[in-house]
Amino acid sequence: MSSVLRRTHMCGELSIADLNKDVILNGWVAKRRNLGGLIFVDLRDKTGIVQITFDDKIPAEVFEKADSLRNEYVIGIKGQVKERSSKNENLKTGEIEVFATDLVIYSEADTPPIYIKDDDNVDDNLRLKYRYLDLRKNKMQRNLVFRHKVAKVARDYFDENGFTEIETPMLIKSTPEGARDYIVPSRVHPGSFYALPQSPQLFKQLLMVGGSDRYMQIAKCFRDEDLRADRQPEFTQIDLEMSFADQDMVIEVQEGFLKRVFKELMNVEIATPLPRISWEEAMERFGSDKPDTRFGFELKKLNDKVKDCNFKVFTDCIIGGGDVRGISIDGGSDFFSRKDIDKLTDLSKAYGAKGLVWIRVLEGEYASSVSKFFSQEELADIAETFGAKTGDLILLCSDKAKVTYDTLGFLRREIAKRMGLLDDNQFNLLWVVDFPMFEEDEETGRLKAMHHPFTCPKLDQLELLEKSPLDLKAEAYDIVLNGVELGGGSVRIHDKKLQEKMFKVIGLTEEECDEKFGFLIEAFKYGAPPHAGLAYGLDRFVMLLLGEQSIREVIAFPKNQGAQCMVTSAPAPVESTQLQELALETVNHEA
RNA sequence: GGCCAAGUAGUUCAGUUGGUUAGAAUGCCAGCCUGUCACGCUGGAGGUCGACGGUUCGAGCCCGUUCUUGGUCGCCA
Repeated sequence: MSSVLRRTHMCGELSIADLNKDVILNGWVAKRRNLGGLIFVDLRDKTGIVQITFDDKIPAEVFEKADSLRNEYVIGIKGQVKERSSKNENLKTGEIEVFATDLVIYSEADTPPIYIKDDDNVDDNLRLKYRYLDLRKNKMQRNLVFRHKVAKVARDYFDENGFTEIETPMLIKSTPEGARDYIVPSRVHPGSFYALPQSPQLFKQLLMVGGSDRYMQIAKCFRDEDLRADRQPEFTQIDLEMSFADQDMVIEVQEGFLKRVFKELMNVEIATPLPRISWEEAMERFGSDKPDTRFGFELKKLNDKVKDCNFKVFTDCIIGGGDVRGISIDGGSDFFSRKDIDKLTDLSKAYGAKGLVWIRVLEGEYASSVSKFFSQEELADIAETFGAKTGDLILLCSDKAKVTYDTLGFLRREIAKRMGLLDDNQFNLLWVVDFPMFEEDEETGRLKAMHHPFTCPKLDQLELLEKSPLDLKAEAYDIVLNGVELGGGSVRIHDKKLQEKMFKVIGLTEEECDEKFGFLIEAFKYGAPPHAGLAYGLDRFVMLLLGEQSIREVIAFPKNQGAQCMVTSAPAPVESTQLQELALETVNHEA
């Protein structure tokens, strides 16, 4: 075993300023180019790649060793930095190369099963299985370093603003409200279980009662739900809570944070205060509570225009309490063929739409899938609502309000994507405020809190709480970036009586209340400050800043869609003795 | 749980109407090569066509079942 060479520089950081320096580098062989009497090696570490040159002026045994190098061998070299006669424009270190005088091979390596280069195109699962190779890519190292920097800015900024990072427990009580919990059996109390936290929500509120005043935590959270490109079973929040704060105070502090992240890490100036729009306006204009405002195609409601038309689908829908809404796509008529529109209609069905009506605005006339039912004048009237001009395409959807929002909200995103209107370098941040307090559970028909039941309702509307709860708005707010929910928060209830009433409205009995959240109610008896907070999805935030399509690109060891760790093969069966200690039945998988 | 897509060499993919020994690129191995950087040239190895069953004289291709993966809807207070 050779001893380790003490490194003087990182590969990617060498430059023309280091000319003629004697250097020692350690890293992986990214590529070797053997020209016979001359060998080039691209040496890689987390900072990048630099070219090492072996020529015939070095001892024969060193050259022979260089001749034996293969990709991913781990080596150390001594050498001298020289200027290149012809630069490599594609390489940050392309102006220089290092002429090696000595070489140590720390480890040989088999041919890797995946390519280790940024622009590879390997199957996701294979990347995850060999994640330790995947992570060697400069892109992955950059992503992890960038993520670290976002976390660091968060810690620095909130520290400077009086926040204290406090850890909250990972083994907590299960609350069946909300997402499904990961369950952990207790050995000491057979038959009883902990849950892993979906968020530190209740503990951070208790910290406020406990006088911590301003709390932050970069917190791991767990939800046992199905995965998506932007959803992992374990993920990280930047979690925050402030005492003696209202919505405006939270927003003000957060805008300072966002400004700083964008300035320091993206070199982008964010104009504050950020726009705020109400939940209702977001739904009505964009069909989404997390609108992407980088492009237009805003929704319009057409009930008044079409309530007396001859198209029974529309009139029946309106009579039945539904809505007719649409969007107009600038230049969409030329861009989308009849077949494209059929395809979009098909995709819309996932959102509950039974069909789409299209109107093409042509030179001096209107073509439409429903031209049988509408006169040219009526179509012109609809087109005017959208301010549509020649070449535009209008898509209409009639259904329950929610279906029209979901469908058209999806269509405007999808169409913008297909037309190439999504600019990754544009960052449209906005606050969505005035969320409804409750929504109806589709299955049970019961009321449930849209945010969570600790959210404070608008106090000037409190009479709606029992009279007409669905009309009651909450002191809840989401921060949205380019159509993605970056974070959300609310002013919390700090009044025992109001909290009890809230639990009652969502259908918890007094006993359930006491059993599940009694500790919170009790805490509020002993002097709770008004408090409010917010949590960011750190993974999503980093993903968006880096322009990545999946949060897996910014997590070192993510799970695959089946929630498995491909490196370690978790989850896996455990020894029956382990189960016996927990007084759990042995599960026989052979059966 | 539903819908959509994919599964062929280490990797990324092609494979016509079902027809001889399943191809390409890249990677890998060997030889040659002193200015390459996607090095080049010559040669070579490398395949359970995801699995099972069916139709057929004959299946990578058609049919059925199933498994795996990705995206998405439901779900995610």
